[in-house]
Amino acid sequence: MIQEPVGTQSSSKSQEAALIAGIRQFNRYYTIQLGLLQQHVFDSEYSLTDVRVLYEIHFNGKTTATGIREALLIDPGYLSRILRKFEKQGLVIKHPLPEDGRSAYLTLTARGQKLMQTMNELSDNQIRQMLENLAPEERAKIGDAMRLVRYLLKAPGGAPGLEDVVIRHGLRPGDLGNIVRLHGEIYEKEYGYNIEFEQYVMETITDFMKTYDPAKDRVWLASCFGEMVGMIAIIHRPNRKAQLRWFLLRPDFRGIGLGRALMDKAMEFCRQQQFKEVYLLTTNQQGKAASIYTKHGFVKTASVPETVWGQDLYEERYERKM
Amino acid sequence: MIQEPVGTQSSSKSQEAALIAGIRQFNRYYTIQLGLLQQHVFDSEYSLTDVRVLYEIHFNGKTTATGIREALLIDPGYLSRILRKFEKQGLVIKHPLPEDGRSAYLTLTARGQKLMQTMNELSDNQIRQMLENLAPEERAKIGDAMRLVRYLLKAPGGAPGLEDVVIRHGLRPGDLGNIVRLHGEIYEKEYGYNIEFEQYVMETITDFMKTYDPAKDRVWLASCFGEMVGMIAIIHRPNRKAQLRWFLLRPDFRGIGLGRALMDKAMEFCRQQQFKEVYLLTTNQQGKAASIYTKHGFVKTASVPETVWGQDLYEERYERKM
DNA sequence: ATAATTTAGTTGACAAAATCAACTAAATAA
DNA sequence: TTATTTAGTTGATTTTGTCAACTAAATTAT
Repeated sequence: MIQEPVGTQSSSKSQEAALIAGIRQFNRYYTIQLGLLQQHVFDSEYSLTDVRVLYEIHFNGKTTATGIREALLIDPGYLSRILRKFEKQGLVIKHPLPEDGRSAYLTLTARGQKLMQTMNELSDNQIRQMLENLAPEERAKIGDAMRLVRYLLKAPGGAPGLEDVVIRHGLRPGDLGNIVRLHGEIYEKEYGYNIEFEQYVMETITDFMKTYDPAKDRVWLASCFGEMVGMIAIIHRPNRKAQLRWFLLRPDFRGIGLGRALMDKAMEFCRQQQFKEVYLLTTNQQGKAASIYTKHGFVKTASVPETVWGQDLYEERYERKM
Repeated sequence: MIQEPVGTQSSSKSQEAALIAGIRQFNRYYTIQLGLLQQHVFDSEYSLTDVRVLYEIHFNGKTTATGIREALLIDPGYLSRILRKFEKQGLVIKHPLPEDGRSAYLTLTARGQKLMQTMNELSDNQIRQMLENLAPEERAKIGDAMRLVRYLLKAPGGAPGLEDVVIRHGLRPGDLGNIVRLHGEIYEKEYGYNIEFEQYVMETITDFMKTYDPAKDRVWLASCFGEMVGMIAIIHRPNRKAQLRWFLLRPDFRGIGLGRALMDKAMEFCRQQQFKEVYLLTTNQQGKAASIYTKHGFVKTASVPETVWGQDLYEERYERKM
């Protein structure tokens, strides 16, 4: 157990060494786990290279030999022979290209597709077996962790988009703390606010919970890879008014339409509830958010100078008629 | 983007399919990333199997051929030849066993160790290259994610122990929310408390923050794989007394000595601060925690029946003279 | 338009990696 | 003492992968 007092940190060099050692340990373990070091895949008559070639044809629809060669970085002569074997076995068909007499598209025959399907099922079963002793939430954690790794390593197509984000509403145990945490972390990073701000957010949530009515109030939470990445809330107020609060996106999830998606949900809810007016309070520091507000029909109605969190700023009020 | 209203869930079957597809996607990406599909490791004259054998000898200290064969699942004849090659190249030495004339311990020569070191450096560099475009916190996330996967898949030696846990004290932005979250999640899971309990925890923290004095109060946070897994706090009270609060461990981190480690830190702090008495408030529901309290010299001094969080229970007070 | 060059893929010769079965010698069990 | 098992070796062979020389179509240069 490492004792790491606040402010102190082990040297970044030894930190890096530990990280690398951890990754290598993972690699060793995981490659064995996957059976990647066996030469015959799933005890079939096909080698790993065979299967990779088949998979490439299956996955890429129409490819030429060169396409496979470039994707898998294998010797053209070797590939040529593999393809001839597949052709002989009735797994693959060559369709000569009209525009290039040297090349041919490759497609799987029905038999090839069936083989591919069997392989896929075996692969799925292998993974299922790997997961079988895990609780559902542990499985979810593994899935999230792998997606996160792939995304961070900039896997092709791995960048998180709106399609990776899950939005839900309603409050479950753990949500309140998570909302507070995200505010604390983001505002520290972006504006240098200290822990007093997080404390303030906690108080606003405590206030909110005292009058929380699931029928009239709603909190939406957006998460990705199991991490909370954004939120928005609508709170009913007297005289058919409502307040928009806790609109926040993690910086790396801005610009993908998530803010708009959250705001749309909030506004739709306001219409359903037949609120006449929605208002929100912010500061001039949150400049970028302001443009989202105005884009969604909010108008600045007040701007009052104030000193909070050790910062001189203007508290602003935005309103929107529904 | 998936809309997942509270209470509704996509079928567990399609959920599983998505999880498996995600894992396979990770596997495909990661095997390429690692260059596992190349036959010669790091453009050296050694094959992947060669390197695995070398690594096994290096890592396991003293092994016999059978030990390697069983660990790597390779043909004994093949291994025999590989070992002879290594011996001829002066990488490995056989030390005949006195107690068994058939076998021999295998050790690396200085040259073999040097080769191993070079390989390790190349492997480290490969990983370093993989990480080079990442921010420090992203690197940490990858390390955490991989350790989590390994742990969840029950990798040998992957179960988290006290040595995987980092304890720090002091409050940073994000901590307050995290403390609240963990309380909300654990108490829901273990005792079925609803979100009102989380709200209550938030209020206790708000109260605490109003009088928080880093010199007299202290909060310790334990985390593992980047996740908060436990905590404890000492709060100064009038008359040289102190209150112990928020002593909580994630269930999967109990029984490894973490509770004791946290309690030790708390008690040591109390001695340093020269508090005369430490007390804590709990309920009879938290039975297991009680035994930790008594083990650390706390004595039950009060037990009052109460109805909170929709539960009939006894509020208990424990005290310890310092 | 023709020649030179490049590209896509094939083939032969080989080397390396891995497997299988038959074997030896030491250790253990009957 | 004999039979059986275990640890490791060796020979024969297959599978897998590499390299270089080749053909034919496509592209570029002259």
